[in-house]
Amino acid sequence: MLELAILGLLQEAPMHGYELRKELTAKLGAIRAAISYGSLYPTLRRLQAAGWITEAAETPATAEEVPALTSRRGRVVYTITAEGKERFAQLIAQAGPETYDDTGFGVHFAFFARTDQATRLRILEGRRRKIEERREGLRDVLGRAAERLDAYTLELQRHGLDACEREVRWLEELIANERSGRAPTAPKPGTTGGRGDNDSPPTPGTSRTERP
Amino acid sequence: MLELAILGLLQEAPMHGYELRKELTAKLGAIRAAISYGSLYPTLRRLQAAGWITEAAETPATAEEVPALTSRRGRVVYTITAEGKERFAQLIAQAGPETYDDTGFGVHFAFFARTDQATRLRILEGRRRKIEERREGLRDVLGRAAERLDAYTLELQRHGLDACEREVRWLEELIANERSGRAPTAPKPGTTGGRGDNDSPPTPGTSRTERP
DNA sequence: GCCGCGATGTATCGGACCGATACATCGCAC
DNA sequence: GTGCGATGTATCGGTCCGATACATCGCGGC
Repeated sequence: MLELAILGLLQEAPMHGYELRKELTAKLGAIRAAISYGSLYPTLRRLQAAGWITEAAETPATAEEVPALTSRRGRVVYTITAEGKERFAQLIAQAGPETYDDTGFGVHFAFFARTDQATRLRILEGRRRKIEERREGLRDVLGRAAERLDAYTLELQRHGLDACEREVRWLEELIANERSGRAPTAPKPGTTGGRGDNDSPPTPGTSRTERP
Repeated sequence: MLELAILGLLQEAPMHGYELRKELTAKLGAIRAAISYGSLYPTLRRLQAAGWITEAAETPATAEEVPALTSRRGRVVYTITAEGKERFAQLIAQAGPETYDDTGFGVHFAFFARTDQATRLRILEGRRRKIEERREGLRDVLGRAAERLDAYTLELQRHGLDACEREVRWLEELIANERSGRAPTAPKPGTTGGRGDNDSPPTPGTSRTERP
């Protein structure tokens, strides 16, 4: 997963490790905590050994330009190679079981802007299926094994079940949007048609989550 | 985390590995997928080496004969020891940073029935603080770095933000319940009467399953 | 009778990832 | 001039996962 994320980020710009971690945190902040350097640096080395990225020490020697406010010393800048871009495309397109778990799906989703529509649809539907299965499992436990469990455990399951139902609804909206060829997130009023006031339109354009 | 979960489950009954995994999955299904045997068995061995649990092979008493050519590998039943119970209590009470991440909090919460009220409150508040921080981070990204990110990434952040806000509200309810000395799953009971102080966990009798 | 087959059951191995830690430079406040 | 927090690179031990292997048991089908 880290490999995919690094390859994806380096396609936007070459970066050094520290920066990569910050961008990673910003992009994936919704699904996981900060990436550990204990994962980042070994992965970078692995990617470099495989030829997906190249390492270049920053040398501003010839430039007499004014150094920016931020000093640059001893940083190692990583750049993605052509093979790396190929690898990224391959990782994005091929969906294994890990594509649909929480982290895997999150990383894939974060790079949907670089993913073709058919793959996006496939991943969204696979994720929905997986969440539906988890939801059924929780319903089973809450229904069949409720008396074996204490009140706190049950409350935990209920909260998890609620989150599942919510995510399925979210995925449904995204899938509908994909099928209709629209971008995610509600197109703001004025861009599409003259709907001055959108409360709950029949078209799944407004992807705001509303609570029942 | 696995250590805590195993110790907690074995306090309810002695179990063998396969059973342990099933119970673990039932109890923690809301927060994580099934436990891998690649984690379970090494952890069991570690716990046994430390003396927290004991292992007893299920061998038929009539097997004083020469072991058959196909040496039957019986089930291995694990039982928690007195030291193990002590260890569990210690792990439950002491809260490190990992107590408040998704998995750690889930495991602690799942054993709230074996946790005293002060600790429950401390953990709930710690978790709330952590989620609030994550929420602020997401709001920052959505506010300040929105133009740097594509629509899909933004949608992911919004979904994450929504989940954070929802969890904070959930935690608020649980905290309020704890302070009032009630069991979880806030009902609107007429039973506000005599609250006998109980050092043991609140009687989890009211386990209605209705969605608010 | 017996054969496959899914559930039960124990176990290992390589790899991904994390948390703690170490170390070094820079800008800035005091 | 010194402390301190941000920047920056890097390693190590440990936890946990996914794949894999192998053995037994009950049961339905032929």
